[in-house]
Amino acid sequence: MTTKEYTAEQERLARFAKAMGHPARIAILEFLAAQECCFFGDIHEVLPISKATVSQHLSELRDAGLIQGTIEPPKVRYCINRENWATARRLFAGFFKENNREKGECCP
Amino acid sequence: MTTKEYTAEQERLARFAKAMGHPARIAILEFLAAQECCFFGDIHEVLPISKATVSQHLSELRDAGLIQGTIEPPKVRYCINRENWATARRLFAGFFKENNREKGECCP
DNA sequence: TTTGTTGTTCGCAAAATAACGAACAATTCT
DNA sequence: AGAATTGTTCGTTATTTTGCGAACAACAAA
Repeated sequence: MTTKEYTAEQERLARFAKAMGHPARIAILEFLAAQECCFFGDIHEVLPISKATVSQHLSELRDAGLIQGTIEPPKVRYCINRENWATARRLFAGFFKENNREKGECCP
Repeated sequence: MTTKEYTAEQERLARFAKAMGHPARIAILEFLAAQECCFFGDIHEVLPISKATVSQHLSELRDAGLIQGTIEPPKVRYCINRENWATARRLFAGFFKENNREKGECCP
């Protein structure tokens, strides 16, 4: 009861989900996914929060691996991290897969 | 820049994602999705955390609408909330849909 | 060199999360 | 009535999250 840990997949899925657990970060990801990529300023323009806060949200998304940023003086270009994005999609799809549920409503 | 809010869909998706943002809650959801439903004790048995903490995680999943619990003295039966579960699946699927991205790697 | 532009980082504060043991509530069993 | 079983709730502690303004850093332009 003390050392039962979680599987690596559960940890990874939770990590991605956590990163997506704020409307601002959802908005950022949608924006980036649609634009392929863009600059910090473009993202900030679209959000109702200060640039400091935007920067923090971007950091969290980067730490979670969902996006990546490259300095392009004097700007910073952000893009979706396609590789991890695909991993996330796969994990979520698997999670919501039509389940091994049988007939009845509830177990006896 | 001050009153730009998030869309209802973004808020809902973020709400679901946030609820899924912890490995224990992922484990609970996977367990319930596989079993159709079961008692509190069955869930607690599978997790490496105290019953008080399990109860809290279950509350959060219930508040997010992903599960539902019914008292069945002296036990409590928990099930996936199929309706909201389907909504979540739809929202996540839409989110990860193959994107409106065109040719090039990055915008100019 | 001075000025601008563009983002990040640094405090800081308030709120939310995560976790636990102990106490409590509800119901069944003896 | 008294004991046992099953979860929830309470009180507490530690950590994380969210948010902002102000200060800072890096480079381009004047």
